[in-house]
Order: sequence, then structure tokens, then C-alpha cells
Amino acid sequence: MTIAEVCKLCAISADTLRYYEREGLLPPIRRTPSGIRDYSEQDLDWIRFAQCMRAAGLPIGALSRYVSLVRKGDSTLRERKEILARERTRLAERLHTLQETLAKLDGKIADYDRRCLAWEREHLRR
Amino acid sequence: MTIAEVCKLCAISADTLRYYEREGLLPPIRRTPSGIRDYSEQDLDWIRFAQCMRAAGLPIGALSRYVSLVRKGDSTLRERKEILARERTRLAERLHTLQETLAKLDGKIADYDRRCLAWEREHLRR
DNA sequence: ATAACATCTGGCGTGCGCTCCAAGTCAAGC
DNA sequence: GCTTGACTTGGAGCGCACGCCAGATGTTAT
Repeated sequence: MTIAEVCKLCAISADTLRYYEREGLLPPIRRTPSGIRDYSEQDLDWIRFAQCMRAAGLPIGALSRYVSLVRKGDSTLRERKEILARERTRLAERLHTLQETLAKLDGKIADYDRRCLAWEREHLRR
Repeated sequence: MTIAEVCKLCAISADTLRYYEREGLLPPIRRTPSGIRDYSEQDLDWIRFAQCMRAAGLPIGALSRYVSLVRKGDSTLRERKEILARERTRLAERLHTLQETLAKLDGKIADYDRRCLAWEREHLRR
């Protein structure tokens, strides 16, 4: 699969794909004899994983370390689990504060609803 | 209240406070006759609001526009409400994808738990 | 064979959100 | 009065995660 196809499938830019590969978020992608990237289905899985984790705010470095451990084999299972568990904790915390913020926003918006109504009653009175 | 006191109270750097003021996330802070910032309780409220919204990912620009509308008075109530409502929607979406990511992470971690156990059974057998 | 287009590498540029620095002013204690 | 430390401004610098571009090479269609 060419890079252009992957771009469309995963909604990601070619620049980002090459960047992720350089940084080790993806394993080295197989090349055609002339040097053009040829993505496999597993590569797509890696790409989706990376996108998902990036969207959750995991830094490039953490993902890169994780991928390099995967490529070292089963002896790194425990370390990989610990990386994911640590990031899970951080994510859960973020989720919690975001929920609080959402609640605050809702309160403020409800407040604005009331104030908007009051203001309009005031100004549309004739 | 001096900037140093606010830094401690709100766990924020003096540089960031001055930056936020420049960018309009905070109203202009009152000064002593010699030009030193003197924060009020309302200023603290603004700071906490800014921190909360920034933590939720609202961009500096949106916050700045919002604050400038507040300072223009009640005729901007509806516009302010719309800014907050728009950001609320975006936040709710982010929250949703983050929850999905959390679920995926949990699945992966459970998987690693199993694989770790299996690996250890394999290697500690004597 | 040639035009038109896709992909490659290497490297520089960008936007965001701070963060640090220099050089000067101000405030508090001795 | 003098030192010491906090505060001021303006501006430069930085880390991250890309985005963009040139120039070379590869591929496809006519």
C-alpha cells in the first residue's frame, strides 16, 4: 500500500507518516526495490494505535519507547505493561479534570441562558 | 496581592501570568503607584478560570476573545454564550474519544497481564 | 520517449504556549 | 545610605509536533 493510500485511509499526512517512522512510532516500513514505502495491514494497525494515543496526549517519546520495546520481544512484556499502565493513570486523571471542567462550563452556560433571557426582556420591551 | 503570592496560590509562573495578561486572558491588572502588579480576588477568579479552561485545551485566542467580550458589557452576552457553547461541544467530543482511548488502553493492559503471567510461567519453570 | 505526476531524502520553517534573559526600577532590612 | 532581593519591560529562545520545500528519483499514461 502506497503512502498516498494510507494518508486517505487514516486521515494523516504523508509528512506525519514519515515523521512517525523516523521517530520510531512506527516500525521501519518495507520498501519496494526502488525505495518506495509499501505499508502492510500491521503497519496500519500501528498507525491507528499511534493516532489514538497521540489524540489522548501521549508524547511522541513515550510511544517511541514503547514501540522499540515491542520490537525487542517478549522479555520486555512487563516494561511495556508498565508504560501503558502509567499512561493509563495519567489519562484517567486528565479525564477527571476534563469532566470537572465540562461541568463548570455547563454551569456557566446555564447562567448565560438566564442572563440572556433577562437582557432580552429588558431590551425588547416597548 | 503581589505576583509572587499569586504564583504560589495558583501554582502558576510569574512569566505565564504576565503572558496571560498581555494576551488578554486576564483583564489589565491594577498597579501600585510604582507600577507593580496588585492582584485582586476577582483577578484570582480570572486566573483560575483561565487555568481550568487551558487545562481543558481551550486555545489562548478563544479565551482572549471571551474575556474581551466580558469587558464590553451585557450587549455581548449572547456572543459569549456561543463561544462557551462551542467550546463545550468540542470538549465533550474530546472527552468521548479520550474515554474510548482509555477503554482501549485497559484492554491492552489486561492483555499484557495475561501475557506477562504466561511468560513468567514459561521462564520460572525449573 | 516524454510528459505529468508520485515519492524520496534532507533540511528549514511554523504556531503554540510558554520560559528565560538582560537591564533597569522598586522595596525592605540593616 | 546601601545591599539584597523582588518586580518591571521588551525581546529572544525553546520544545513539541508537525508542515513545507527543493531537488532528485520513480511510476504511469499517452
